[in-house]
Amino acid sequence: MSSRKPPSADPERKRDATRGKLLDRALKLFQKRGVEATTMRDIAKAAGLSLGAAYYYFPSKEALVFAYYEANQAELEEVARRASGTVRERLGIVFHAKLESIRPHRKMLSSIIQRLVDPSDPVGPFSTQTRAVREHAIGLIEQVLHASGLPVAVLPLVARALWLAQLALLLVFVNDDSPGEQRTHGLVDDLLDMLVPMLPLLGTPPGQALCIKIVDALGRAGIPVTPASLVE
Amino acid sequence: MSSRKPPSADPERKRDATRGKLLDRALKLFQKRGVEATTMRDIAKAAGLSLGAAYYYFPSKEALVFAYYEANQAELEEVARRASGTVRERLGIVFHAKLESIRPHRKMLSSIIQRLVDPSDPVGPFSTQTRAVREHAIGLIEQVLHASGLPVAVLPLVARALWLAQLALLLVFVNDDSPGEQRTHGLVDDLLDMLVPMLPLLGTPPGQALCIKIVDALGRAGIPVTPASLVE
DNA sequence: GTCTATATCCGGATAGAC
DNA sequence: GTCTATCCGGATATAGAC
Repeated sequence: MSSRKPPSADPERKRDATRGKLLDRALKLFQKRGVEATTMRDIAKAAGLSLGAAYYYFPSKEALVFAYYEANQAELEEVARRASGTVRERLGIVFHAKLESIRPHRKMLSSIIQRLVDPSDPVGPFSTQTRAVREHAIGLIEQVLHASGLPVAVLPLVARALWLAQLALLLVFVNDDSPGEQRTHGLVDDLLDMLVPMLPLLGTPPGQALCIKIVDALGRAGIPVTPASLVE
Repeated sequence: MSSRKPPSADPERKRDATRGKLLDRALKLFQKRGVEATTMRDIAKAAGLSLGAAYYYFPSKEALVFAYYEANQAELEEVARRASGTVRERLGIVFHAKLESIRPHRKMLSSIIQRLVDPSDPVGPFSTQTRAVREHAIGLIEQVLHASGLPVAVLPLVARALWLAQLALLLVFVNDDSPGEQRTHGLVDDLLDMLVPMLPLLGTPPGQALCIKIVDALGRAGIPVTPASLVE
């Protein structure tokens, strides 16, 4: 046990530092010029690395974008976990926080959203590589809804519906040129004010029956609405 | 008036023929190998042209995709115009026909449908470049709904909502591997059987009030729900 | 294991000659 | 209108420094 294992700490930190620097510079460039216009050569140069070294850490430009998404989702969950209040309030916090977390990177968001929905993946209508991140996002919403008193059977469907709504809101957000993106934030509140009061309707017998019909139809179409909140 | 204007007919036909051949070969290749994997060099060679000549007719690969959209939409409108029956039946005809019209090109569409959610992607359904085609498609649905007896004020909103539903159905369709894509066709009927009976609710005072609230909220968010059926 | 440097391939897009 | 030549950038591969 002379010098074999102990020195492992330092190189590992350096590795992470280099990786982090690369990601940081890439995001700055993405932000300034857009993803498309930023070249891997630019990124490598900005981080003081060679092109080959950059590819050593990130196998593609998209990998850099994807790394950002994971970091962003982690950051969001931190915020959301601390949310408290009514269901309406907590949903508001989650939705607004999502928008705010991506605000500095609106320009590159389109490339990120694009990778969320990749049906060309052999495994299913949605890609496996982004499945974890997506399920996390859905799980976050489902978790908040647990306090709504809705029957457990309808929660997965409602959570997925709200996630889709959030996706739509992101689309609006990246195209929002109003100051502070207030238009989209306003839309979030308008939407929640409309939807949340209607949620109890889904708890009634006819509401539940409707949900079951929808889940059945989706199931027959090959889109399972899993009770999957295996997150956290 | 010796030989200036008259001979214009022949060159023009040749131009169209070359253009058509290029588009035809491009679609065949898109279908066989996907859009991404098909190169402009492949397309040019398949049409017996040089790369530069291909770019003379179509300024980009995307332009070829646009041309397909337009041809497809035109074909669909022809079918839809002849539809008759109840609102439910006519919507069914339009939706099923849409699916059938893209059936031969499912592979091609699945290769680009991942760009669906990207508002900045010129090929996507939300871009300004595809606006004309999009408004036509929405107008088609709105036209059918006119026979529903719904107040005119809510029609544009409902038509747009149904168009979004149709978009989702396309997503399911291109990934449908059931024989004859029966799963998706079944989903179309399930969906319409659920939604159409609910439409009269939107004609009631509270239903109209809800619609107006939604349209207002969207308007404030910069998404005008125009009464736009300025098509036909 | 980390990184540089460089050469190469590929494909979208363009310029300019004919 | 058509071609050839070329640019540009993403991606890969490799040889070798440390």
